[in-house]
Amino acid sequence: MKSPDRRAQILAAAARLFEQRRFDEVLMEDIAKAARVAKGTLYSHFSDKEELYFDVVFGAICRLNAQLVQEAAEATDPADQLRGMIHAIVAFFADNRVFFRLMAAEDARSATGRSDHRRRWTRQRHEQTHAIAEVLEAGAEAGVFRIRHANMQAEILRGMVRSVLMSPAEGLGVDERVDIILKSFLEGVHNPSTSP
Amino acid sequence: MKSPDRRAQILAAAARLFEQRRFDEVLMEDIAKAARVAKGTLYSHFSDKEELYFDVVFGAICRLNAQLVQEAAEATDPADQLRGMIHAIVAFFADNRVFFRLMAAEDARSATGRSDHRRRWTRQRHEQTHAIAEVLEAGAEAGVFRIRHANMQAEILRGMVRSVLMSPAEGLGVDERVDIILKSFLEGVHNPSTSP
Amino acid sequence: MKSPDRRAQILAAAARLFEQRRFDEVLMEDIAKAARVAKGTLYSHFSDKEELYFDVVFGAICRLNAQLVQEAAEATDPADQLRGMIHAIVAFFADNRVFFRLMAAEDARSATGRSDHRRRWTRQRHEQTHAIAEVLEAGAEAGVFRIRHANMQAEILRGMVRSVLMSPAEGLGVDERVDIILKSFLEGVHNPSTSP
Amino acid sequence: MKSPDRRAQILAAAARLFEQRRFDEVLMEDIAKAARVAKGTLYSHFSDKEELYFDVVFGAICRLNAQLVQEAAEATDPADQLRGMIHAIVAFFADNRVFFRLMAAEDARSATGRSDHRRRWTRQRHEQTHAIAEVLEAGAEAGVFRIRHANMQAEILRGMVRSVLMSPAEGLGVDERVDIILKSFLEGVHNPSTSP
DNA sequence: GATGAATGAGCCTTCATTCAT
DNA sequence: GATGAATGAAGGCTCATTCAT
Repeated sequence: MKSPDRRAQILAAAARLFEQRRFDEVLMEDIAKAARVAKGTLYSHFSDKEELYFDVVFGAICRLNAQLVQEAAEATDPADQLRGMIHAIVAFFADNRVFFRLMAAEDARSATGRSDHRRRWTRQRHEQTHAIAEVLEAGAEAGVFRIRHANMQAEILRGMVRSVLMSPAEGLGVDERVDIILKSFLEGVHNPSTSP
Repeated sequence: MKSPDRRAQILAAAARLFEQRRFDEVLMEDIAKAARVAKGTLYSHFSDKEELYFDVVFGAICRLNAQLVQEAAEATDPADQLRGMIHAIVAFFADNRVFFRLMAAEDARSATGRSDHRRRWTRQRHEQTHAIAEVLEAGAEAGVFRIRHANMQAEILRGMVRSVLMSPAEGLGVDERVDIILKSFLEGVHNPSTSP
Repeated sequence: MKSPDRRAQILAAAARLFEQRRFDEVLMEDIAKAARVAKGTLYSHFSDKEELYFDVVFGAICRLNAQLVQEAAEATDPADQLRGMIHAIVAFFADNRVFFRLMAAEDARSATGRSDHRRRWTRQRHEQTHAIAEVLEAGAEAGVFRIRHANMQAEILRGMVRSVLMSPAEGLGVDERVDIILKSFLEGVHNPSTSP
Repeated sequence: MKSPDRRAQILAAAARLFEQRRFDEVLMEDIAKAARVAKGTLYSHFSDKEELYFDVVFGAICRLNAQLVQEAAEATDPADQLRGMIHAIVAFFADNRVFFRLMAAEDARSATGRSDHRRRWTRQRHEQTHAIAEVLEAGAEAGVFRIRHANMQAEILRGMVRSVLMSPAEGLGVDERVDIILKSFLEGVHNPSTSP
């Protein structure tokens, strides 16, 4: 019932629109038109505009978080874990460019939320930061990283990733971007045993 | 005409509200009430809601950019210049917390703009990145920094600053935050001549 | 789309109101209520209040012009053509009293127009005058009328018709009114070959 | 006090604007600007916009009516009286073109009025028609005119005058216009004793 | 008296949401 | 289930009017 394809089709169309325009600039009619369904159909899949919006955002962050956790699990060396996670984020947005601006904007608002949706989003966001922070702490215990404020440094890493993704494509591929981020970040947290 | 005080009063009230809620969630009536003026008064200072919104954002970024340029000029040593600029940003948002989320959100949308306002904002933003990039390049020529993608690395620094500012205040003061940012950033770009 | 019945229903209600009150005294809400539709429905048939207003007027003048042309075609004798046209106008307003004051008011403004609507109206009005003027000129060529300023005399006839229609009904029927107008007009333009 | 010059200045400016645009399209600010006074000043001469509007119209019709009565008194021959009155109207609008459209529009609405202003206007209008009708009746009793519906025929004459005035100036002067009107009207009401 | 910034009631218009088909 | 015309609450904006200077 209510074919999940239809639902995905709507979410995709909505994502495209919400990326370009402000929440209030995107009309339900625009979404319906873009998804090639009738306006009423939107309401048999989403209870209201807000929910549709947050379902777009949640769908994205959930998928991203899942990949992040998976990456972290697929390596044991902290630096490799980190590279895996950064790669997951960069690759995710390379494949899902539409979500990037959308999530960045929501990120800016996070913790402003009084609505349940906003709170739920904030939780997801913290989960992501937490996943990164854990890797950092593990690396610190292993003596590979110098970490003082794990959460803040996880946030810093997220910020760096966002910045690199936001930078106008200078013809850089995914791997190059990952390298830049990792190098920038690591040479700060890496224990430079070589320096006396 | 129409007392610039009144204008400032409105901008301040609007900033407070736009920080907390989405554009469409902030009513002109709310702003009027918060600024303790009549709704009509808003329209003798700003042509419409959009302009009021962007004037809030522009006011903030212009003041910040001015301080940034000033900081850069007040030092000669690249590292000191950098510290000065980071300090300017951190201090600015410490004093003007209301603008932080607002500008971060607009940042996320930057370059999405078809409206003149949005384009104007994007220009201001580039100006800021450029100011940082110049310092980085100067430092690179002086042999103090290793810079490969000046603009991107300037963006990375901006991203780091935002991340640190966004992190829930763990009781950290301005100077401590500046130190964290600078250290994180510098140990990546600093030329570790000590490593053989 | 959007049932033309609905549209007609709205136009009728609007005509009734615009006849009685000034443009700014008629609220969209009044029209909606009178047409027994929701306010929003008005906007799916007319782009705004102005257009609704002019569509009322245009609808009327177009129908009237059509009848006028038809009348002119249904007779060959100039005097009969004239009687037919006068009858068409008088009968039209007898059947559509609501449009009378409305069109008279718009008539007064005609040529003041800077708006497209106003210009379009003026064109329609000229068309009507022209149709009458042609009959007058044909009659002149046939030696039945003495015409010196065809357009102005056509306007005069229109003015007379309006005056008679405007005069408070003294219990006069359509035909009586037509006779009064025709007699008043004809004995002035008719070639009194009897007078030496 | 409140210099009557100032008042006249305002009325003149308002007349100019109300002639061109709809009541709701003319702003108090426009009038103030055109009259070169402050908005507030308007309110020390007129209690509100409506009153200002009707004072413009009343001023015009009163002056016109006065001239009409005077003309009627200055002749004894019915045809001369009629010529005098027509001349008065045509000359009045030649000198006060601004009032023409204004009064024509108000004419169209006359009797629609529920407001005191509108009723007062209607009374003035009837006075004018009555003045003409009296001349017609006197002429009828003198055997010069054939009058059956004095009031309606007075209205017809007014309508003819309006039509001629409304016709685009074909380079016709006041006297020529008066002649056209009089000839058109008279040859209809004049008793053609010459026709056997 | 004159001024024009400030006021706020009021109206046009939009658009999320509903529901008969 | 899908549709899209209809709905009407909500909100941006205007502008007549006021009143402190």
